[in-house]
Amino acid sequence: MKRFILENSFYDDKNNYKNMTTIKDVAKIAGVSVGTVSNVLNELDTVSDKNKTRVMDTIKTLRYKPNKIAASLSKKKTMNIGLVIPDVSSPFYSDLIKGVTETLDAHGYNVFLCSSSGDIGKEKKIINDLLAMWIDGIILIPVYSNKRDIKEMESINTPMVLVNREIKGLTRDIVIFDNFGGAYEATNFLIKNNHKKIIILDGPKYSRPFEDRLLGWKTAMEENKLYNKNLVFRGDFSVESGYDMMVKSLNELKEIDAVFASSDLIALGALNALEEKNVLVPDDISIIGFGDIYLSKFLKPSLTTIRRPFYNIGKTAVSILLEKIAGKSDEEGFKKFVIKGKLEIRNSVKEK
Amino acid sequence: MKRFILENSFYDDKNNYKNMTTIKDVAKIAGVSVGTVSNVLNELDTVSDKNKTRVMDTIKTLRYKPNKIAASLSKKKTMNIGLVIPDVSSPFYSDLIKGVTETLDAHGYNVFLCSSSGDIGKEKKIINDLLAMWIDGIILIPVYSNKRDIKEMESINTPMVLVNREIKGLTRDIVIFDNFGGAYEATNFLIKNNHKKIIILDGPKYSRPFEDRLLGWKTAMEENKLYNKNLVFRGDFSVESGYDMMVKSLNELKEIDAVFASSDLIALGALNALEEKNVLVPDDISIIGFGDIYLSKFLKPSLTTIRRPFYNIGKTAVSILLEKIAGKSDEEGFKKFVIKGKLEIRNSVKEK
DNA sequence: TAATCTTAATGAAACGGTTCATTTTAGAAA
DNA sequence: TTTCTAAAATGAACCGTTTCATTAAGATTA
Repeated sequence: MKRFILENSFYDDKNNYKNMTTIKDVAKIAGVSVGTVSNVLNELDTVSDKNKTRVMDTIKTLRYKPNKIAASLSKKKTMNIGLVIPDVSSPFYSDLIKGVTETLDAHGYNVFLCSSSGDIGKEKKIINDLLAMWIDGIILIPVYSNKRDIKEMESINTPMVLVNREIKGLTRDIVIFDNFGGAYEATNFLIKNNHKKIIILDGPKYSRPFEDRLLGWKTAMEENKLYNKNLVFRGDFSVESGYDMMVKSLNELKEIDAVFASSDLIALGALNALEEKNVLVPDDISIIGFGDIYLSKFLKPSLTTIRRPFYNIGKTAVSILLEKIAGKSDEEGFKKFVIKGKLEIRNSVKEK
Repeated sequence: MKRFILENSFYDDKNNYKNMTTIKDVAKIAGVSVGTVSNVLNELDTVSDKNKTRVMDTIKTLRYKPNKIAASLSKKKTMNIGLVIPDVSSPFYSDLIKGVTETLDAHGYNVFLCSSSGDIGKEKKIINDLLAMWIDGIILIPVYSNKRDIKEMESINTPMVLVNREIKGLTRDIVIFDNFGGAYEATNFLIKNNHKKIIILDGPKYSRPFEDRLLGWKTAMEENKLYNKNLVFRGDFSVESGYDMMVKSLNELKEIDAVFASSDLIALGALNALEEKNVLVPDDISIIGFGDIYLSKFLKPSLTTIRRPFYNIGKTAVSILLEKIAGKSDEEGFKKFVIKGKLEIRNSVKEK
């Protein structure tokens, strides 16, 4: 049973209200054909001024709103983009989300935000759902997984760009942060300030970003003849792990000059350990972090670190995606965009 | 010109790939009518087992994916929800986003994440766009504004629930955090621990949440005959403001027992000021914050504060919205859901 | 004035599903 | 074998747009 509220509007039997003024109503009242109304809506220059104003007026009086679903069906274009992220609440990705949504919005696109919860099966399902909704493109931060079916992903023909994590064997455009370069720069900053014995507190081995950061540190150290494998400590990405590694290093080594922590959370744990042992930062030991999370500038001392420009990463990903959607990049193969970090100099490194 | 890749699939002239296997293809190959295929897809029990398996098999071999756009147009239901937030990257809202997306996902809904950037005009535009996309419902964190057109909002017939901020005169369901109760509880916690001279460092007057927190503090103070209007300091929500207010209070008052900061950021600023003045926390002065932002537990001392369960707030908002969509709540009027905070006891309050 | 060329407007088909009144089928009962 | 009935299957209409071949009207030229 339909309950009518206004002309052309009603609550359906499920109590869902839909505004039902259609393009046909507009056409009839304006005294033109539906094609003409459509042309006005799409700003095609084939309509006479007389009819244009007539149509616009009736649109206003009828409070007509074009139905984008119907337009999408007809045009085969939805102006919707899917953004798939392992954890939507992670402070790491909030700036990325912002960069992506704001840039897409500026181009008239809307974004479906989806959380894969770090689960490869969920990620797959989400991508399938997005494809069924005929989204025009996908921006994906892939889940780490060795169960990944590359063939299946390769067969997806909707434009897609990966962010922040590479997938071996997958030939897709990707925007990635320069972990190597950031670590290299951070380490060189310490070296330039006359620190010699610089340990690294790194994350797990299976993680590519942490491997890259280790390599950046190692390269800088080797170039300055400071490398020594005893300076390497590995754990996971947690604050606790940072604490443990710092304690361990203080027990094993003497006269540490500085600490390169592969993440700000590790640095935080290390900071706690140093305070507990009454080691002064930066007077006794300097410490540099990686990532610039929100709290880093509020720590005591505020943490010198490498900032990852996630907003820009998101923005870049969008512009690549939009190019692909526009069909400009017809070439085979794929591109890799490496976004550089920025050294945020604060108070945890002694400049000498 | 269409470039054909596979049967029924092609790149259109804009280079957009669309999988074009339709329900008709499935019907033809399975040797049944489209209606039957549709019934299988929608799991209606009117199809014989024989045909059901036959259809499912051809769906699999053809790799057929139903087009949700077409289904939406026909069903007048999109299974999409709009989530409108002033700032998608704000750490305050990341848990809310998570609560909303995860809960909706569990019910088969997808979410459009939209950022109003704190701008009322943008918010209006977003809502209009969402309505044009025939989303089934809206979850809105409204922008503060005195330019708000209540009539226009009232006339929206799509289910909508407001979160975290009330709009005067708007009769919509709303889920809101109990600012009064949280402040009341925090203050009483200080009082219970024998603090008498408790100042409040509050946010701006025009902000309802801060007004409510002030009221909660005041009520607790009055009930214990501790209230005195000299104990009230007001600024904005920034760290700097917290610092300034703390310095000012130390200059004006003697023997402050404790500080109730209306936000964790204010508390952080106050903490900085106290450290600078060599006032020990919690030994000389206790401090309690409000909000439990990510960094609070990492501060030195870790900050005792009121935690706002944003994940649950999001979850609650969704369940109310889904009820409205299902059309269960046919009654007139609207409901207000007040979600209580939780006292996180850490190390910035001296328990005595 | 007739013929030709532009420009504007038209309206039916298409997009890919769902729905439902109608028809067909199969099985049971007579 | 015929009749009846319930279950299953059908297919055309519909959802609200866009698109484009066709038509109509007006302007220009010979």
